[in-house]
Amino acid sequence: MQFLRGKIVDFLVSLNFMTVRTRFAPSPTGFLHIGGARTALFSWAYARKHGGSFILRIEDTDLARSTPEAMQAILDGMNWLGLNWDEGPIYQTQRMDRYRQVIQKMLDEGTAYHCYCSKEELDALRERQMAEGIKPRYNGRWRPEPGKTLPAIPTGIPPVVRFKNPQSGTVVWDDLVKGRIEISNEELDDLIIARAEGTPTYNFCVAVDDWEMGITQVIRGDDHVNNTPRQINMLKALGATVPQYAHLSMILGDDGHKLSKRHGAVSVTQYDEDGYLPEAVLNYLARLGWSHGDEEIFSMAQFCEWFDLNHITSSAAQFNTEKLNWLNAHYIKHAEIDRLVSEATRRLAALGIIVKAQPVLADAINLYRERANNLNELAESVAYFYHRPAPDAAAVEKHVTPEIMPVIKALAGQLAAIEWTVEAIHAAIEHAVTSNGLKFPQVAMPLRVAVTGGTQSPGIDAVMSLLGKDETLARIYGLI
RNA sequence: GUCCCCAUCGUCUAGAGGCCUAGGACACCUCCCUUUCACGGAGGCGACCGGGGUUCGAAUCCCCGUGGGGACGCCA
Repeated sequence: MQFLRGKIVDFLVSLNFMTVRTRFAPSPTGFLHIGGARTALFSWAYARKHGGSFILRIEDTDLARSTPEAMQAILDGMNWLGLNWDEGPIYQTQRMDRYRQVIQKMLDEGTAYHCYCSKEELDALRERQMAEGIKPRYNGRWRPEPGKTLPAIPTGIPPVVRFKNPQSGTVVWDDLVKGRIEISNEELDDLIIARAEGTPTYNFCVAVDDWEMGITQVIRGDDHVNNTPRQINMLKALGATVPQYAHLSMILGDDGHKLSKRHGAVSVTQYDEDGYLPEAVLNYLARLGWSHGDEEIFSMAQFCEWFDLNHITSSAAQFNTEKLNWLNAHYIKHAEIDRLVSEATRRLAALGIIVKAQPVLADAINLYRERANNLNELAESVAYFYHRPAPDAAAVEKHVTPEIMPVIKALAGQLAAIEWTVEAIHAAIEHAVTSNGLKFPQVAMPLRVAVTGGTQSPGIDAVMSLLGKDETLARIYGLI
């Protein structure tokens, strides 16, 4: 069934009966986290795939909680990921006049009404209903009905405006991800669309905006499933076209729990700081809840071409840092060298290490790019080329033994005399190994400790060659 | 409590009634490569939540359980 629905949508779109317009509508009350980023990504990809428009709308009607910093953080996140929008950002706070007009119109037409219940009354009502085990809902006290006498309007109390939700029947929509969803109007109540001080509320603004911005597919988190019937009812009351809805399941943290401030809900820009390439994060996110057969690694261009709503999973997905790391390592291996150089330079500077002209950073990176999981690791691993390391004590103890000292001393003397190439260095080490009846690591390891400070590195001959003869010998003599 | 949603290896997933002895990827294990660590290569371990139906045939469709999640604001 769902397959069929998807096909019908694709068909209509292909015939240009529908020009796709999607939106991403964050509220600027915090940074752009991984869940929001995926919602934005899918919405963006859908528009790109169908040659439509992707709109960025800022839902900032909660004046108290919206901040310019959060706004900037969201923009930074979108930009880092490269999710470009065609229209916006459109701020809801700048559309207040329009919302007021619509509210007045609804009041005039009788699809909305004033309610004079106080917050205290409402709280008490809710508590009572919860205690009785029924769903907390507005009791319709001020809802006008034919033949009904309303209470006397109290003086000095500014009223809220409520939407007059249908009391019977059901709201049905064919969710592009979850299939048909049907909710009885009896489950709904008359929601507040304008606060006592006059500002409009979320569900109302969303309905008006989705309508007036001509949104064709609302792609959003499935925590909005419960808002959908309310929005559809308002849309119908306004005589608006109801868009299609696609509700994405949530992303769980690495531990299987809901993402929260304590559980992995960090800004996407934190991934930049942590050394991830945006294309790795994007590729990972794309694969979280969506698939194209067995494809795992693909570009955003490829993703936009393949993306469809009927291959989205309807179940929640657990975030897996290991797999993200694997993708990141992949993209580091295949990145342009210039890009890695600038990333490493920036990250080394943050460590207080200034990159010198020699050794050439690009060469150092090429030695390490296949073994780095992230850009910070990559930067740290080449740091010793520019900053003489303090050899690891345990490594010295283990590998720089009294027995091997004479061999290393003799080798150092020979190294001083050779032409400084990988091959010549290798030959010198090999000679020290064979002429003393040793195994290669017995000679290579002390050198590695002296030169890199640790026990793990690429081929020691290549490392020494790149480091340069003088510095290499200085480090060896520093240890023996 | 009420309503809604969800359920395939540890994790992300393929799966559109017969291509399923359930495929791929991450992780893990073994071996190979090797100059340490990685990379790479070859193998391996490992799943259809339970119970009923429908059907010649069910991971797939239906029902009931169970488990998980979400929503119930003058927040968004």
